[in-house]
Parts: sequence; C-alpha cells; structure tokens
Amino acid sequence: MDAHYSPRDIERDAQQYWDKNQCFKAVEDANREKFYCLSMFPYPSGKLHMGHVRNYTIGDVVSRFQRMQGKNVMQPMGWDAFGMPAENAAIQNQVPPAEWTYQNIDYMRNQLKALGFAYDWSREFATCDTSYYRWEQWFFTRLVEKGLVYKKMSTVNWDPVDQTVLANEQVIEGRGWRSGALVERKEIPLWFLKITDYAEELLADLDKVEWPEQVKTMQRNWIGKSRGVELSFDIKAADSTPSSAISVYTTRPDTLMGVTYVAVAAGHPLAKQAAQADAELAAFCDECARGGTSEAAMATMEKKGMPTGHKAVHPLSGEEVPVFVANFVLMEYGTGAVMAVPGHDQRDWEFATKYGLSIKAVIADEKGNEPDISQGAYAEYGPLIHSGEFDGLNFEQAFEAIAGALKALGKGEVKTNFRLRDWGVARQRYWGAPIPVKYGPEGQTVPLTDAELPVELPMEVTVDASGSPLKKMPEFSELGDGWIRETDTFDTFMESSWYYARFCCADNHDAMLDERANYWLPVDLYIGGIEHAILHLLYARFFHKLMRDFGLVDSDEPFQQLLTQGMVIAETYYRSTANGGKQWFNPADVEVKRDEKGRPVSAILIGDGQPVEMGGIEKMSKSKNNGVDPQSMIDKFGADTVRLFMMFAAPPEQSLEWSDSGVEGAHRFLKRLWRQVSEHLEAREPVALDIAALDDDQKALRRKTHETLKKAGDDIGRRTTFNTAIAAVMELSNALGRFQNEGDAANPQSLAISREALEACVLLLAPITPHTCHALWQALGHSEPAIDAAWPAVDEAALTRDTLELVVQVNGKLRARIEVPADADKATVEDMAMSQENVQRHLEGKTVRKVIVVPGKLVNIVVSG
RNA sequence: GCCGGUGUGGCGGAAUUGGUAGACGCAGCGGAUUCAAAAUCCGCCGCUGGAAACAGUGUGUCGGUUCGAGUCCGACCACCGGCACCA
Repeated sequence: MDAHYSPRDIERDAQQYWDKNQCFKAVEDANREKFYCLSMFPYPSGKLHMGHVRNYTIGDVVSRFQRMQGKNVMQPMGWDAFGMPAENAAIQNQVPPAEWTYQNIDYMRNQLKALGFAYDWSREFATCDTSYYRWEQWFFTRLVEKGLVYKKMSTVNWDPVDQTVLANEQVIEGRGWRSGALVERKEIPLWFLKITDYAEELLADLDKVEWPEQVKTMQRNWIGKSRGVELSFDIKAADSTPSSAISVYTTRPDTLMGVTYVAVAAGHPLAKQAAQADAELAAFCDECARGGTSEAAMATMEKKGMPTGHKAVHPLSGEEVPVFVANFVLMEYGTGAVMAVPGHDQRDWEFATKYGLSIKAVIADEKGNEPDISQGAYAEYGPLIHSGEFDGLNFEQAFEAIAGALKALGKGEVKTNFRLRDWGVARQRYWGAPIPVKYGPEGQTVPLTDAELPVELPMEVTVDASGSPLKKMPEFSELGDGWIRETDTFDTFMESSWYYARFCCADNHDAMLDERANYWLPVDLYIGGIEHAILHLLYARFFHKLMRDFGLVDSDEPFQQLLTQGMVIAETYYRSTANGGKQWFNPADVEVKRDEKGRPVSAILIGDGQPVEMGGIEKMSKSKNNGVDPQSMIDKFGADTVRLFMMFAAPPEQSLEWSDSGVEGAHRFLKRLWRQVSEHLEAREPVALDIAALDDDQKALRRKTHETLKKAGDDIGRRTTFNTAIAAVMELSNALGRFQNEGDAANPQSLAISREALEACVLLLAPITPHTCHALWQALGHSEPAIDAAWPAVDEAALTRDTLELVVQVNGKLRARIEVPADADKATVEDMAMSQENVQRHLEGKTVRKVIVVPGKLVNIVVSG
C-alpha cells in the first residue's frame, strides 16, 4: 500500500466503489431485521453549514454501525424545501423561489456526497415537488371530511406599511423588520387542525418512545394537561344595562375566596361593549392591539389594565369586584378572561399593587399563620383561611368543596384543560403548498375533489415585500362562475410532519403511502437539533396518528428513539463601527495572540494587522460571521478528518466548539493509523494467533484490544457517545505503538497480536471514517468491503486479569494503591491495605471505626480520634 | 416572564449504577531527529508548598445528606434552547 495518507484519492475511490455497487440502496426484506435511521432533512438555504455536517455524520455513523450489526439499514435524504428564505431571496435577487431552491439543492447534494454519507439517494425528494405535496393536499381534504379541520378567526402580526402578515421572527421590538412600522394585531380567518382532539394520546404515548427525558418533559408541559374549575361571574354593568356572565378557568379554585378583581382581553365582547361608551377605554383597547403576538412578547411586556366600570359578582360570596381590561389576557387562550387572586398569584399581585386593588390572603403559610403578602404573592398550597365554611380545608378538600358549591349553584364545574392549542396551518405566503379549498359565490367553503388535485403552485411569479403573490394572480385564484381558490398555503411544518413516511415509498405516484411504510416504520433513530424538541416533533407525532387513524400506517408513534444534537459554536470577532454597530470578522481571517500558558489575550485581523475584539463563543451564524465553511475543511483535510473531529470533539447532545487545531489533531491521528498499518504490512505476514503461547506483554495488548472492542461497541451502539469510542481507539493505537517500540516486533505472535489490534482499530472506526477504513481494510488483505464486515466480537476470555489495582483511602482520602490477586478475599485485601506504610502513617494515634471494601475498586478505612 | 437544559485544568472534554477527578485530544514547555525548517518520535503538564517522598487544595456559588459527592437534595448565579408564522 501507499505509505502516504492521501485522503483525496482514498475518498474518491471509496465513493466510486459504493456508488458503482449501489451499496446503500435499501430493499425491503421481511426476513431481515430493519433499521430506519433518519436525520432531520435540511432547508436548502444555499450550502451546508457545520450543524448539518454534525447532524448527518451522527446519522451516518449509526447507520453504518447498524449495518455491521447485520441490520437491513435504510438512510434516506431529502429537502425541506418550502419556506420564507426562498421568498426573501426572491425579493432580494429577483430569482423565482423555485429556481433558487432547486439550485441550492443541487449544490448541497454534491456536498453531502463529498462527505460520503451512506444514503439511499433513490428515495430523495424535495417537499416543493408537486409529487410530494399533492398527497398532503389529498390528505387534508380527507381530514376535512372527518371533521378534523376548521376555520376560525385568529390573530396575526400585521405590517400596516407593507400591507402584509409578518412571521414572529420578522417582528423586531414590536416593529416590522423591513418597514419599521409598529406592528398591529389583526384578526383574520385561518385554517386549523384539531390537534387538541389528540392531546390525551399525545401525552400518554410519550411513555412508548425512547426519547431524552428532557424532551418528553418539554412536550408534557407544552400539552399542559390540568384539572381545574370553569366558573362564571355574573356581570353588573356600570349603567345597569342587563349583561351576561363571563366565564373563567382556574386550577386554583381553593383561592376563589381571594378573588378581588376579574380581567378580560381587549377583544372580549365585554370589553368591546364597554369601550363603546368610553373613549379612553377604546383607546386602551387599541393600544392592546399593538405589538407582536408571540407568547414571549406577551409575557415580558409591561402589564397594563384599565377598569371597564363593570362589576363582576363573586359566585359564592356575592361580593362585587371590578372588571378590568388587561393587555396580558388574550382572547384566543381559554375563555379570554381570568379571575385574579393577587394574594396568591405573583402576576395578579403586581397588577393589583400597580392599580391599588385590594389583596386578600386566603391560604395559610406552612406554619398555619397568615402569610406575608406585603412584598409578593404567596403561591404555595396550604389550608384555607378567610374563606368562611371552607376554612381549614387543604388543597384537595377545598378543590372538591368549592367545585361542589359552584356546581350546586349552576355556576361552575370541574374541567380538564389543555394548554395545547389547535394547529393553525394557513400562511399568507407564496412559497408553500396551496391549501386545496375553494369558495363559492354564496360563501360556500368546499374542499377540492380528488379530480381537482393537485393544486400546483405556479412557478413563474414576481415576489415583492407586500403580501402573497398568489392573491394577485387571477389565473390562479379565479375559477369562474364566482368561485375562487384559497390563496393561503400550508405551514411548512405540514411537509416535515410526514416526510419520514414518504421516504419509505417515494416512488409511488398512485398513493400517499403503501405497505412498505409499515415495513420501515417507525423510524428507529431520529436525529436532529434540540430546537425542534416541541413544535416539529409534536406536529409529526400528531400527523402520524392522523395517518394511522386513516389506515395509512399501523404504528402509534413515528420516531422510536430520538437523539437531540447540540449546536456547533465558534469564537466571534468584531470591531465597533462609527454608527455604534459592529462589524464581524470570520475566524479564518483573524490571528489570535496567546500568553505563555496558551490563553488567548488578543486578536488581529490578518488583512490589516490591526486589533479586533473577541466577542465570545456563539452559535455559528451568518449574522456573527463566525461560520466555518465545511467545504474548505473537506478540501484541506478530507471528509474523514472533518467527520472524525466532529464526532470526537464532544458528545452529540452537547454544543460543539469548532477548533482548527482540533481538526489538525484529528488529521494527525488518521495519518498515524495509516502509517501503523503500512509499517505493519511491511513486516512479515503474521502467523496464526496461538493464545496459549502468549507472553505477558502480548497478553496485555490483546486484553487492551478486547477491552477496546467492548467499550467502543457499547459507546457507539448503546450510549451514542462517539467521542469516548474514538478516545478508546486512540488509546489502543497508543498501546500498540508502545508495544511495537518496546517489544520484539518480529516475534511471530507479536505480529499476530498487532494485526488483531490494527484490525480492531480499523473496524471500530469504519462507521466514523469510512473512506480511510475502506482502504485500510482492503490493504489488510480482505476481499469483502469494510461496510460488509461484521462488527468485531469481544473474546471475554481475553479480558480476565490475574491481579487488580485497588486504591486505599483513609477517611475518604487517597493514601496508597495496592496490587491484589483478582480472587483475594475481603480479609486479605484489608490486611494488605492496612500494612501500607503511608496508610500506617495516617492511622497513627487514631482508632479504626470501620473498613469499607468495594470489590475491584477501593478500601476506605474510617478512623477517628 | 414561563418551560427545558448546561456549568470540571490554558482549551474541547472523560469519569456509564454515590467509589482513584482530569482518560483521549488541543495548546504549551523540554528533548530527539534535521544543515535548517516542516513533518515525525519521546517526556512533562490542575493549583499551592516541597529537591523529592509527600501534603494541602480543587468540578459555577452557598448549604445539606453520606464512610465517601463532579454525580444525590435545597437555595442562588451565569449562560444556552424553546415559547405556537424562522426552520
């Protein structure tokens, strides 16, 4: 073999081999155990970034590992191709979104191929292909028939200058990102999917999947099942006009006697009615309609309110409390009204303090005393006080008693509530799948028939900043006889909610899915960013259940196991500009100065030699200009080096800090392994391994080999901590290096043991650095390719040790190490520990109270005095 | 604001079930090789004291449980992800 490691040739040859032999084409085979490995597909934004490289390397390592375990592996790839960036690019560059998107896909596909990922490219598709989204449209019409779709008024961000709906991302500090105009909340009719019908099952089935507990917890909290009471307050209007009741929901009915006011949303009928006669209140309601719609914006804004003049009658006490309009109450959450208990809710307390409303304690503190509510609300549970007949009851008792009292009066009842809201799937945008509905001249709303599908998105368009082009295209929207087409398009989460299933049968043009979906599904391992922990994953789970209930799939959950990867981060560098902004410089253009300990102290721009500021380590992004281009790294070191560094630098769940010298270190290791194999092959062919003939050094290396096989297999297969698997292989390589330097390398058994160690290194790394290992495996004389080699088996007999090293502690502090026979009993170990010189020193003048022996680990001698 | 997470040497990280803190790599330092450099190889490398043996100290902060805590519990601080129209 060539003694020089040349990744360019090695990677080209390996990729050509895989390609020519169609190694990664997945074929359904009922007799083999399948493994469906899926990485979240990318948005084709232009070129791959390091986050993609990391995501897809993890998936590829697992896929190749599972293949070596004998599984029938399917690893597909495609494109999440609808979305806003294509429209933004269209506005900026006058390129139609479709053209821009497909060009990006072509470029990024080549990048993925250069990285050597074991994808079955025959299954590839983009979600903007009509052959994909047509089935989504078809399925939507079926959901309409089943009553799982409805239309209702909903709030959107409205830019009054650009006359367009804005995404939350496009609202910056309450203003439109392009126009700078103050954003308004606007009510428009939108399509919704009834995800709340599935809330209970979405919650319960989290128990069926092997997901990180934190993700399950986030989803449980998002669904937010609660048991509470829905109750009503009768309203007495200021001018005594007859008025109805308002309904509120609370999970703390035990605090009902502490209600001192009621707050309603600006959009609540009561507020609207009151505003008609009160110009100041009307102005306040208008003010409430400004600003963004996001929950974060709502929760962090200054809480404001204004009295309506109406009084609410407490359902139990009959007391009259004021009704406020408050900006933090939203019409679309729950009933659009809340009861306020400032004594026991911090937000209510702040509001009451601000507007001089009374605050009443009705829950005792842990000592049974009146709680101190002068500085803030007391939000804990406790026995009731100042609540008349309910005094002394605990939370559970009070809940039932108060709920019972309300029910007896016909004023309320126990209700299970969900925080989860129905899924609004309509977007007022062009670059998405058209919603397959038409409207008749008499206001009819009719889903399209199968014969009318698909609704193709017109490709030739002019996109500008003012609203959806579809609305301005009569050839699209006007159907004749007064009928018009829906011009809203689907939320792109719709496409990403079922692509994993379509990969199973992407070539079927007669059906959405076929029986192959049930062979491959569920996805065995799904890999993607933690930022998708809630929305995408919850919507996909919901969509899967919809497809199941329609008979398209037979599983309950789409993703059996989930791996959430961390971000890729890098140092940022900037200079402050004259106008108070910051100019960001790419790390590739900056040189860092370090002190004698290697700490970075300053940095200069290579271009002009002048200093730049270090801005801290942040997620790689365009805005901070700290992205490292994967392509330049592949060109410089080869794909295997990039893959190895990505997998070695951190465990997959953690964020990964980019390091140029770390990449060089990874490259160094591959060169070293290459040289070790090449030097080994220059020696004679090894004789057959004779385990009985081994000396101690040979036995020790062989034990290391099998310890490494055991650890790396467990690390990759069970723990998915690829970094520790690589570290273990590096240790084995180091041990082999020492063995060859120190021992009699020409000894025939030494050669046999070295061969075993090298082959272990090559096979253990084969999923991670597949090109290099493909070449090395061949060089080691194997005719079958490394991708088809079986994962190496551990010889348990090689792991046994004659003696063990134990540490000896005195009062938990390390004082000595002892070498004991592996089969030594407790008394022998204690005696050996006690007799150590340094242990004796620390026992002097003390009394031994206890000796703790942890077999195979340590001895702890507990002394006093 | 609410929900979830993270915090260990100069740096990335390891320590899997409460049992040796710092594996492996990077950077740094010293040496070998070289005309020289690159590459490569060998050694040292948490901090403080000490020639060394060794001792003290050390896992964001403060407190607790335990023979023993990076790991468990409580409070706090800092940073990161999500918050329903970014994907």
